[in-house]
Formats: sequence, C-alpha cells, structure tokens
Amino acid sequence: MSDPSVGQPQPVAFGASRPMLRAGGVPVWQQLRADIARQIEDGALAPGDALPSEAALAAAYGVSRLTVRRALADLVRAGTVRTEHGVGSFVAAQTLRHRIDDGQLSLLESMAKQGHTVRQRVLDVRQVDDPGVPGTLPPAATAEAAGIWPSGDPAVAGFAAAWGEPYRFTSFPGPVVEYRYLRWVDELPWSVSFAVVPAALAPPSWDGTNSLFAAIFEAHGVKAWRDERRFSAVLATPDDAAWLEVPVGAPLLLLRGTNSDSAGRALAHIVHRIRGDRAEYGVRVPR
Amino acid sequence: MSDPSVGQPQPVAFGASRPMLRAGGVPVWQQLRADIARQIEDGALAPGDALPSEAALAAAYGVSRLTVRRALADLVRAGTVRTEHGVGSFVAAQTLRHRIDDGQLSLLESMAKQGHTVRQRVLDVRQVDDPGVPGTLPPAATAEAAGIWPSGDPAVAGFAAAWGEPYRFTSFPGPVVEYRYLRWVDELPWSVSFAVVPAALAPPSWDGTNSLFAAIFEAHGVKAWRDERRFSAVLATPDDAAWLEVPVGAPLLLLRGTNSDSAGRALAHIVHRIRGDRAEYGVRVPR
DNA sequence: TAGTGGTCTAGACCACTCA
DNA sequence: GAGTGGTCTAGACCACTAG
Repeated sequence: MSDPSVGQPQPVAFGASRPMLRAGGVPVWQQLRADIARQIEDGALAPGDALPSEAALAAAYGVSRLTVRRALADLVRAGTVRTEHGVGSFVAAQTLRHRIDDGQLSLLESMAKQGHTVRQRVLDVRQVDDPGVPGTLPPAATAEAAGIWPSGDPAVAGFAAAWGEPYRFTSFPGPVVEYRYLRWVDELPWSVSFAVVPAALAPPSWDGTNSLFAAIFEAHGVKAWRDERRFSAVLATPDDAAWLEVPVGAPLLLLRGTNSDSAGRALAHIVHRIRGDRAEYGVRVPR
Repeated sequence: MSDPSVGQPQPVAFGASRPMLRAGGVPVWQQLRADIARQIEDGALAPGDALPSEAALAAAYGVSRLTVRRALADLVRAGTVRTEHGVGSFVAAQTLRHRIDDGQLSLLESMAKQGHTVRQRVLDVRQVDDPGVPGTLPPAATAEAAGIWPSGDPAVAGFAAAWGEPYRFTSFPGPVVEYRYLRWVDELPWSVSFAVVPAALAPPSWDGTNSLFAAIFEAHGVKAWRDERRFSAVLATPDDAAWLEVPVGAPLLLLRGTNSDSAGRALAHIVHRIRGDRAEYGVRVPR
C-alpha cells in the first residue's frame, strides 16, 4: 500500500477494476489472468511497462501470492508477460511472427530476402553406426511424441527421439551422422533443430555458417530438394526452454520433413522445434 | 502407506527409484515429472493405468501435494497424463497423430480416404456489416495473437480476433458472414475453426454436413481453391480447452489460410485451431 | 541491504465420483 | 461416506538484481 511510483510509470489501479468472485464457477486465477490481460489489451499497459510486484498484486486483489503466480505463469507461457528473476514482471514486447515462405529456399536465403539476419550454431555432431530402422527403435524414440523429455544430460537426446518414429535411408545403408543446431533470427533464438544424413554424404565439418544442404552440395555436388513438410504443435521442454529462451510449456511449432535428391532418394530427415511466438510458416498449396 | 491394491493394478514403487535432490539446480517438481515420465516411457505404466493418488505420490516422494500437482499439471498439458476429477490420474492413451495431406482436398475428403469419420457442428453464424479493414481494426483483433482471451462470454470472440490482423475482401466489398464451427475426427474433438466469407457468397444455411466450400459451390457455382497455408503454434485458452476437451495450455496448431477463385480473388479466410496431440499436417512442397 | 521472483510446505475447503 | 482431484491460503526460505 506504500507509494510504488519510484521511477517506473504508475500502473493502473490493479484490483480496483472488479473484485474476484469466489463463488462463481470460474477459478480466481483465471479471472485474475483475464483482468491483467485486459489491461494489456486495452493499452493501459504498454510493452515494456512493469507490472506491480507479485506481492503488490496479491494485496491489491486480495488473493494469495500463489494465486497471482498461477495467473502470471499462464501469461508468461503465452508470451504476454515476461519475468526477470530479482527484477520484476513486464509486459512482453509483441514479437513479430515472421512469415517464411517455405518453398525450396533455405531459411538463410528466405530471411535474407526480407532483410533479416540468420545465425546458426552447431550444438553437437554424432555418428551413429546402427541407426534406427523400422521395428528396432528403442521406446525412447517415441518418448518425445509423448511429451517426455530426458531427465539426465540433455545432450544425449538424439535425432531418434526428436523424429519420433523409425527411420532409415534405404538408398544409403550404413552409418548416419546426427546434427543438432540452434538458429537465431535477428539475434533472437528461433529454433532448435535436428538433422540426420547418411555418413556418406555428411559434410566433414559443417559449422553452420551456411545451410546444411549448401554444405552437402559443395562437398558432393548433390542437390537436396524438400518434398514434404509436416507441421504439428508441442510444448517446450526444459531443454527447449533453455536453448530458445522461452518458459517451459511455451508453444513450439514442430516441423518435420525429408529432403530428397532429384531421383526421389531420401538424403536427410530434419526436425525443427520453432518458437511459436516468432514463426509463421507459409506454404503455397499447388492446384 | 496403506494397501492401495484394490482392483487397480499395483503401480510400481513410486519414490523408491531415487530421492529428490533438494540442493541441486533442478527444481524438485521437474525431477518428479521426469521420474513419473520415465516410468511411463519404460513401459512400467501402460496407457490406461492408474497413477497413485496425489496424496500417495506426495507421501512416497516426501514432497508436498502441491509439488506433485505441479509435476502432474505439466504432464497433463503435454498429454501424457489424464486426470478425472474425483476419480484419479491415468496414463493417457497415446493419441495417433493423423497425417493430413493438405492439398486441395477438404478434411472430410482427405480423412474419408483414410477411413476416418469427420463430423462438423456449426457453433454460430454472424453477419458483420462493417468488417475489419486495414487500419480500422479494434485492438481486440490482435488480442488473440498476444495470448489474450476474452474474460466474458466466449461466444463474442469473432473471426477478427481469431484471424489476428486486418482483413477484407477487395473483390467483394460489403457485409461478411462469420462462421465458427467444431470438427471431430473419429468422434474425438479435432479443431475449433473460424471462417469468414462475403455475405454475397455465404451459403444461406450451412449446417456442417458438407464442407463449407462444397456448400458455396453448390449455392453459387464458385470453386474456391486453397492458395496458401500458414502454420504456427499457440496454447489452448479456456475457450479452446472447453471445446476441444484438452487442458488449458495444451499445444494447438494454428492454421490460417485464404481460399480464392480461379482468378485469384479471395473468397474466404479460414482459421483452424487444431489439437496438437492429434494433428500433423503434411504439405507437399513444389519444386 | 532491500526488493524481486522462484520454490516448497502444511493445511484447509470444495466439487466430484463411486460404492 | 470415503477417496479423489481442484482451488486457495499464509508463511517460509532461497536466488537474483540493483542501488
């Protein structure tokens, strides 16, 4: 109840708008979330503005701090509010959803045309001598699809877990190489990605400065075409959250696909886990 | 600590696997989630099996019930665990992700070819005489993109909020008709969808027994083609949750697109909010 | 050092389901 | 009525940030 206007713009009178209904069917934390969201929506709070502290909100609304935290956690997962440990909560900047025309251009090429910068960093490269084939894949491979993430070292989660189903390269039997890499667009995390290619085609030392398929083309003269893209939605695991700088439970666009050569032979499988608040993938539908 | 084996299969010895680490950097609820998930992953718990009650889990792991609930809430959002109020928690059945080859076929046609049944129900139809045009859209239209959902009557959220950006039909000025409808696949909720079409083209009484564009074709002889599909990921709002029978915060695949006639004139805008645990949309990429 | 968010506890009451 | 999950509280301690 003390004067909170010290440097930060005075927020609207939180809690004054309407008292929480304890008897109605709607939980208090949902009403609270809606009330905070409405003030952001109405423009009473602009992006970057500080919210009152959790303790202040709890006092203003006459609820416990845990109830406030539950409402805020929902807004944080949705990307509406951003929290900084030890600092405060703020209205999140509206992140622009970049429209990617996901044709045959790589992300680097597509974004460069729009004037955006793309940076890639290879997290790990691993050769697997006995890759997954139908029927022999361990149960861990389907774990990701079930929303299960590894509890131990995150680095051990390989392509198979990300892909979520048996795979193999019929035209290129033998060992494969798995890549895991991060992508930034305009210096903000964009996606954590997995790729697997036959070892016979794997570029010896891909460092992410160009696209993986550009590297394959340079090394072997083989051109890889995208032939299908499959889209779904998943939640960010703690692993995703750490890499992508989003809270656990944030929405991710799951993009899976296979690249093939001109003869239709599969050359690579790719999985992208893309920040749902940043990406909108556009695909032209042929008539 | 009493004997819980009464009719339900005796679950594995929860809590015996490893004690919670209180000093490590990983929060206890994340360790707990991982521990429960591992037992599901390992096959110790099969789909449909009952988990111990929250109180029993709290006692077995030596944590408070709230910590258990936090771990379970994460698994519920991810679709790994299903809870029934007053009954218990269960390992969720692995929902199959249907692959839709999202070409020019409607969902009804595409799924019928795979032997699945599709049912549609129109929730509401509304004529809007002054539809959103660039620059005149109220701030509420962008609310959905920011993860804000209406606190009042859910039925008032119209197409503009779902679409998230200004729109208009340059070739068909004048009033538009908004539809909101639900779709089931194999009698399980699939998506909640929004469509807006010029009033001049709107089928007088579409009831969902056929596809909206089939109805338009029958009424006016105008064939609508899909020309682009845009994919993103969002979280289920309480509104989505109620319709789609998923928990709040579950991942949804956001599919937006425009259908045009053979001359390229926009005839309709569509938004689908699709259960991420059920759908995987496939699109062929032209070379 | 003060204030903030992050975590966890013990306990309470309610709504719901089922024997 | 017993047992379950759903909600909420009051309080505690910690980690982090900043003046």
